[in-house]
Amino acid sequence: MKDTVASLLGEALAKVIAENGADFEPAPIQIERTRDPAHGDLASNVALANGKRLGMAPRALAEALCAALPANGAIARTEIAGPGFINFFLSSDSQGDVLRDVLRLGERFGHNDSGKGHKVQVEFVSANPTGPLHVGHGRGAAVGDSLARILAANGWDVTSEFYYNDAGAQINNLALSVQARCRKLTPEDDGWPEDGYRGDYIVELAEAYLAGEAVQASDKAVTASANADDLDNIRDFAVAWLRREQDLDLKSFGVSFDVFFLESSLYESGEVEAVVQRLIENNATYEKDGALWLRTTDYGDDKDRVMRKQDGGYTYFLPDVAYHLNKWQRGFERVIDEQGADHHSTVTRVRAGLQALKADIPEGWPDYVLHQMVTVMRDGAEVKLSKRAGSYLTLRDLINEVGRDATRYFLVARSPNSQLTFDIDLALSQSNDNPVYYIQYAHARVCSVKRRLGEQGIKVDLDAETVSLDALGEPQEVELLKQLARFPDIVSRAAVTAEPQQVANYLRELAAEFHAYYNAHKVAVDDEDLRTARLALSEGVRQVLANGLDLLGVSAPEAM
RNA sequence: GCGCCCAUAGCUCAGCUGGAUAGAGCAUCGGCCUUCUAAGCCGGCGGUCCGGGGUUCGAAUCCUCGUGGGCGCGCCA
Repeated sequence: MKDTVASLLGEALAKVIAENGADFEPAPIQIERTRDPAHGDLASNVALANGKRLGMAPRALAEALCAALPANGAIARTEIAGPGFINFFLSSDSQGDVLRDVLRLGERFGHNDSGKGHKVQVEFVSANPTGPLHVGHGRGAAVGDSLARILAANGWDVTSEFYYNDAGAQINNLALSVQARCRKLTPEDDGWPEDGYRGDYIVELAEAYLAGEAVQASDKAVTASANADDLDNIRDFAVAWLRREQDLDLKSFGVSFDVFFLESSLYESGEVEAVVQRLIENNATYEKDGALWLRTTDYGDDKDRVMRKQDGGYTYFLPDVAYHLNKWQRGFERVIDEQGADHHSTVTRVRAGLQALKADIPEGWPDYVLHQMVTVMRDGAEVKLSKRAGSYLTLRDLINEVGRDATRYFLVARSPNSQLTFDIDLALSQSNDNPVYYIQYAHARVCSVKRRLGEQGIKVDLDAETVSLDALGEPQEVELLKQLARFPDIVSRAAVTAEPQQVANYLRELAAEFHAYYNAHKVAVDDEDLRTARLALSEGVRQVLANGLDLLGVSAPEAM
């Protein structure tokens, strides 16, 4: 509808420009939905934006444009308002068409094919298997998974990926910690590894190992030899065991991955070494102090970075560059890396490394979505997370306490750029102040109405093409239709800007309008035409709520 | 010191990419359940949109300089 009005207005503008003998490239036509119904359904600022260049007062130009506007059945009338806005009042038929679209398209309403099946990868969580997932990982999981769902709804071919390191110093540290525990040591004892891990899970891990357990994770299977001297076996077992724990948490969170990618595979395949050679050949490196440096300052970094250490090992960012080259070579037109903001310095470095490869990778590639810290509140006080003591609130604890839906909603409903306070008491409260129940309740209410009507033998499955919507005329009904019409824009914009919180905010507004409508007007009235029309509207709201909640990975219950 | 993020009602946050009179919830005060789910609705109170400049017909929104808070500045990952 917006597009239709925009093109009509474009025609009118071209005509007026020609009539005035002017010749310039007009400012792009902007059409927006109005906030105030008194301003019509759609409004445009073209007259304000172009008045000066045409030498016309904005209101005069607006009048000329309205006169030059081609006739169209969808537009009932236009008005000129304020400093020169053109307000469009749409015909009731064209508003009802939106509802027909919802009913006809069902769970596909709001989806589009702007991604054209092109490949996009969303990498998120990517936690190294050295401990349980915590709340920060939860934020990454909620945001990343929603992004993947939103991109898929926009017609992209989405791959969700989890990258981790199953070798290296931290994993070795993990293995040594488990080994120490197998030998009955505790973190307080002298023989405990320096900077060893000390959570309760180390105890569980050691017990499972000594019991000779067989572990099956989504991407690994290992059987413990129960031999406390076999560090290699302990390492493999510990990684598989923790990966399995992560799998369980992610599954209960409704999050799944298409690919688990191992950092070690980049060494085994020679891709890391190839990247080093290529950077040297491109004269992007130099030797200093016995180390090999990359000139990242050539690409906006504030200092050059060591890529090969004095001891001959590589720093972490080299496999990162190799990993991203690998992504590029897999044909991902768009890559979104979702990470904690404490890793933000990696952004410049990885992009610099990719540019230095001279592999025709676009400068701003890949995209990053960095989420800020999460603090958890309970009983009005912050829940302190102490990694050193090994005591911290895990994602599993949170899901067990407040449930999957509330946890996901709260973690995805804020801009990732803002710090997030997760209030456990709020997430648990079953009331108005808890948006997730508020939205789900609106959905359940419609289901309840349909159930009741069905019990009375009234037909509740409506035909999108033939159902009569003429009886809809209450201001709240018109507002709800307009609200439904926004959903496709929201889905589209959420994908372009990589902001899943837009879906969450929209759903809250839609639910609020529906609750108000529900309290003011009854669906199950005797007048059949009115009842059917209101049922159709309610069903449309239910469908959009369900579609939106699905994009957030939150369930849409039929009863509460 | 340098870089990134944030700042809107007492509190938690929206504000649809620069539009018309800045909006919700909580808290507080007052109403609505013999009628489709009160996990709901209606109304009252509540604002220096952190501050100063600038761009613009128009700024909470863009630019700039500050202030305050968070995070990061390893040959750790």
